[in-house]
Amino acid sequence: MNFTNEKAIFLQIADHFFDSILAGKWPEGERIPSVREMALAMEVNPNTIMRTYSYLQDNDVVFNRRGLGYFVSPSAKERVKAIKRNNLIENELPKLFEAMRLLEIDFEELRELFSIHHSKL
Amino acid sequence: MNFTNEKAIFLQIADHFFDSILAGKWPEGERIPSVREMALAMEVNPNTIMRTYSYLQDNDVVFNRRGLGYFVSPSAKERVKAIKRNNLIENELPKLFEAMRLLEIDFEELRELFSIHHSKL
Amino acid sequence: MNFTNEKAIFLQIADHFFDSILAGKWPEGERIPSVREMALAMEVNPNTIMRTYSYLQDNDVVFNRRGLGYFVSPSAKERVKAIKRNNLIENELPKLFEAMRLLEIDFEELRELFSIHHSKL
Amino acid sequence: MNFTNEKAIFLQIADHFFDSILAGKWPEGERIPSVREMALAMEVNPNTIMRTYSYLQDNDVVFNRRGLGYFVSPSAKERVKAIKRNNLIENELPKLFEAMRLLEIDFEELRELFSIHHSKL
DNA sequence: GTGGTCTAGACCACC
DNA sequence: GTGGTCTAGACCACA
Repeated sequence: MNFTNEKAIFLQIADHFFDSILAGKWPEGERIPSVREMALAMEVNPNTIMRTYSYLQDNDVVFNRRGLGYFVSPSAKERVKAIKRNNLIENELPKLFEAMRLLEIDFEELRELFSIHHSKL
Repeated sequence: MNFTNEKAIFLQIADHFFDSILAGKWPEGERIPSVREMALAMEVNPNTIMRTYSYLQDNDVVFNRRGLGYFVSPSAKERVKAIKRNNLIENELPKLFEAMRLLEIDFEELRELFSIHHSKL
Repeated sequence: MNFTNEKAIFLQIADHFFDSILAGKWPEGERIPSVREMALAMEVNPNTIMRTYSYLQDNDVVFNRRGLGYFVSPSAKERVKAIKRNNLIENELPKLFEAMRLLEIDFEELRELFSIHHSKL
Repeated sequence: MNFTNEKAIFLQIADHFFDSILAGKWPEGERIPSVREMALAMEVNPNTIMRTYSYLQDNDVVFNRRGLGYFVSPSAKERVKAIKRNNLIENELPKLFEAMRLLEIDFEELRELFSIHHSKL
């Protein structure tokens, strides 16, 4: 996997999980790869994965059973959706709208850009 | 001024300048505060302001006259607008649209949030 | 059975035995379930039960007869009581009293909490 | 400093801070030692201190200012008191009272042990 | 096998 | 100087 330098690797891996969960991979209750397996797969130090998993656990997206591994939380998908959705609405959209106002971009222009984006998919 | 820990302080101050310039404060050619004044006002280390000013200069938003200080560039406003607009369209909007797709937020909902945002102003 | 992650599972199961013995279930001399039965009942790896039983044996609460199984020791109840009582007085109470001092909880308040606890039973 | 093996070192150091804050050292707003200083003082790896400080920050007992260090939160003392007090009343005391019941220790005996503890100070 | 903690030492951005 | 992240490698308790 390729990582940016703009964001901590352990967070990029966490985002990777968030996205996978949102996309419907990882059914609830499923065991995620062990710390060591993941470290090998991502070509990253086990400590870094450990940090990702702790972070996911703090956010109630996975839980841990002693000696067995980490498992996707029930309702993980809803949790992720809620976290991201909330962040979008509370933080990112207000910034966007404010920027649009200052840059004199109106909503019609946004609609066009939106169409262009989707036609590329 | 209050700073977040998520972004470098010198960049937060630069954004502050960008916004002020966009908002029409700072007529072209006007002298901006000296590094020391600004550092005092922002309760920040002068090195940090120095970094902000260098950054603004790199982006042709201010220019420097030895011994006199920093001055707002002619067409600074247009420069800022172009920089921000480009960044918005190339980087931020595609991310936003992708996030909307995953979170199942459609364009109608975005329009509503947009209205709510503007009714609060 | 539900386990917490804060304490080793084999110790949680051991505590379960301690409590049952104190509460008067498990007459002295009675055979306790086989390792396999217990593992099934607790939904736990047999190794884990094995560890519990060894631990109980080390504390003279059960004894083992080859080929027959594990049996509750004579005077198991008194043993458990002594172990727990000693642990309480030597380790837990001093910690509690020290915590009370720092948190400015006096003995009167403790008495009230004690009453509340018992009124709930 | 001497550490137990029963509990993670980074948590023992965190407890050390909790206790110091409760005891009234560390006025609010005061800067705590830098990660490196603390690591030297405690004869421990800087990473370990880093973990302690992150933990304290997660619990709103300290906050961080970029490049300057960690500072005791306003109301840190009340936060610590509330955390510990709540934990005592909700978790530890019920366990204690239940143990007392099973071990047939009555409240008078507790009072005696309490007196003995305090006469030792 | 699993996770969890720790050390040693490096590199980075930022103040 | 400050914190923050990462690697490499070790050791431990637990299932």
